[in-house]
Order: sequence, then C-alpha cells, then structure tokens
Amino acid sequence: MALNEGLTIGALARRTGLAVSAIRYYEAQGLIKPWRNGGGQRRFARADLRRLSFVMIAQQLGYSLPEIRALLEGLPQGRTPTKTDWAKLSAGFREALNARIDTLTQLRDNLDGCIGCGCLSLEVCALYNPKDSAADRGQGPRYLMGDRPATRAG
Amino acid sequence: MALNEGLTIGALARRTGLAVSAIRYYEAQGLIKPWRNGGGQRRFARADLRRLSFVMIAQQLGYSLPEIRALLEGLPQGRTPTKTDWAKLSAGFREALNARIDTLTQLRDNLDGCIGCGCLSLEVCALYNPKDSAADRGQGPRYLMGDRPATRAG
DNA sequence: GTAATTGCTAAACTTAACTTTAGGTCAAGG
DNA sequence: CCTTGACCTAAAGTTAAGTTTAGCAATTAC
Repeated sequence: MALNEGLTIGALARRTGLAVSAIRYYEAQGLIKPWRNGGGQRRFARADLRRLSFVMIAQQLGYSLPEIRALLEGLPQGRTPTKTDWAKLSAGFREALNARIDTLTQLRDNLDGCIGCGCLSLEVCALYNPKDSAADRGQGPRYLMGDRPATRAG
Repeated sequence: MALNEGLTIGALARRTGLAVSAIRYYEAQGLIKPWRNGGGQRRFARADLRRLSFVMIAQQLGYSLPEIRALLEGLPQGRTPTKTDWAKLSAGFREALNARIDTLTQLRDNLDGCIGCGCLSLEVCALYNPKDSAADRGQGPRYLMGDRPATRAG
C-alpha cells in the first residue's frame, strides 16, 4: 500500500462513517473532487476527510447539499486548504451555529415561561408575541421558530 | 358565522401558516382529528392550533411525523388538554431541546477551540476526541454530532 | 496465479413530506 | 337564486438525499 496515493473510497467511508454510495453521491453533487488512479478508481486527498466532516455537520444544521457546496467553494480547489481558509469558512459557520443556539434557547425559555404562566399556549400567548400584532395574519409558532418556510417540497 | 362550531381548514391554515394541503396530510397521518359538519367539511377544535404549533416546532427539532404522532398520543383524545397534559408533553420536550442546545454549544466551542489551536481538523483533533480510540473505527465528526445515523433513506 | 474483496457505472428504487390536478360539492354574499 | 370562493376526495407528481441492483473491472491477500 503506497503511502502517498490518497485514500480509497472505502477508507474514506470507514473514516467518516459515511456509506460508500453517499460519498459517490456527494462527488456527483460537486462536494468533493477526487482524482482517479491508473485503474480508474477514485483516490481522495486527506483534506477530503475534513470536507466531509464539514458536510455532515452543516447538514445537521439544516443546510442542503447545494448550499453546502456553495460554502465549500470558498475553499481553494488546487491546493490543500490552509488554516486561514478553514478559519474563514468556520467563522460564518459559527454565526449560523450561534443563531441556531439562540433560537433554541429562546424557544426553551418561552416554553418554560408559558407552562409557568398557565396560558398553555404555544400560539397566542403574550410571552411569545410581546409586540402582538395579533389577529393580523397567520403568526403561528413562526414567531418562535426563526423564519424557515412551513412548506418544503414543491 | 356561528361561534361554537370550530375552525374551518382555511382558518386553521391562516392561523398556523401551514398550507391547507399540509393540514389534510397531517390528518391522514393521524396528528389531528377534526370532525365533520353537516356538509362533510372538516371542523377543527381550537386546541388543534396548539397541536399544530407543537407539530411545527417538533419538526424543527428533527422529529418525524410518526414520532410526533406518538408524542401527541400522550394528550387526551376526547377532552380538551389541560395545563397538566401539555406540561407533561412539554417536559420531555424540553429535555430534547436542552440536549440539542448542548450538542450545538459543544460543537461551537470545539470549532472555536480547533481553529484556535491550529490543528484545523474537524476530524482527528485531540480536542474533539479526548478519549481517542482513534484509528479504531470510523469516528468522523460523529463524536461531535450526537448519534444520528449518517445514512437516512433506506 | 487465483480467489476474495473492493471498486466502477448507469439506472432504477426508496422514503418522507408534501403539492398538484381533476372533477366535483358546499356555503356565504348580493 | 346564483355565483364565487372555500372544500371535498383520490390519485399522481415532486424533491432531496441517498440506496440498491446488475453486470463488470481492478486490487489485495494468500
């Protein structure tokens, strides 16, 4: 086993915990760009471990694969990403993380508050809608939940 | 418009921000149980606003509709849920929220740490895998991410 | 050198969560 | 009364994110 020829898809799968088919799919979606060896098999850079880790985490945060692809395009194609490259990526990413954490924390606190206050409502409670433009238009739990659309497929 | 005959599906849709078709779908999945008026149209209890709010929030947390259905089955069918009913539901729910918040917070802190320490790795960094059973089996970012499986559809 | 493992492609299949369509029915306002 | 907008059902379509299958090639282990 030569030391400098990159990882096989199986090795990458074992290291990341992803299925081989998922890795091929990610390549098809443009998230990673392996090269091929003499026999036509994929070979992956060690940096791809990092890329895939990033993909998995970003997915947990609710990013779609095209979105993640766009994020990753901030990284250099040819050379191995430097510390600065990843730091840049992670910075914006930390923002998203923080936002998500804030939303969930607020949600939890509001949940506590409303159970405490006895109004029970996840919907029309004054604690949830302090500015109360109520009765105006559908305000549902959206107030609590950030602004992802309710409808998804389409 | 009679005052005591429940909400129409359109009214419910406006109040929750959901699509009418989504509400029908939720009924088909057993998440809500409207009754029918003389002409065969659905009529919804005001408590269903709360149920649907709950559904939407739980979805944001990553629960599937069958899971949510199971959660909602903790609520009484016939009578309007009391404060205690909802409190019971919300309690377990708050646990999930807290767990999620903890995971994300840890992730953020680790992200900060590794950018700071210069190892850059979202994968094999000592900060991430303090117990380091490394090279053992695929440990990827899973260590960071709680334990949701990497593969989804089946 | 040969068997077992791993990898390859293309295409079809899967699942969740809905939406859209088609062809009607019901209800509310003027 | 009659029209217009809300509702109805059933069935088919959609999207994302993969997985599975089939048939074949390259690698690795013995």
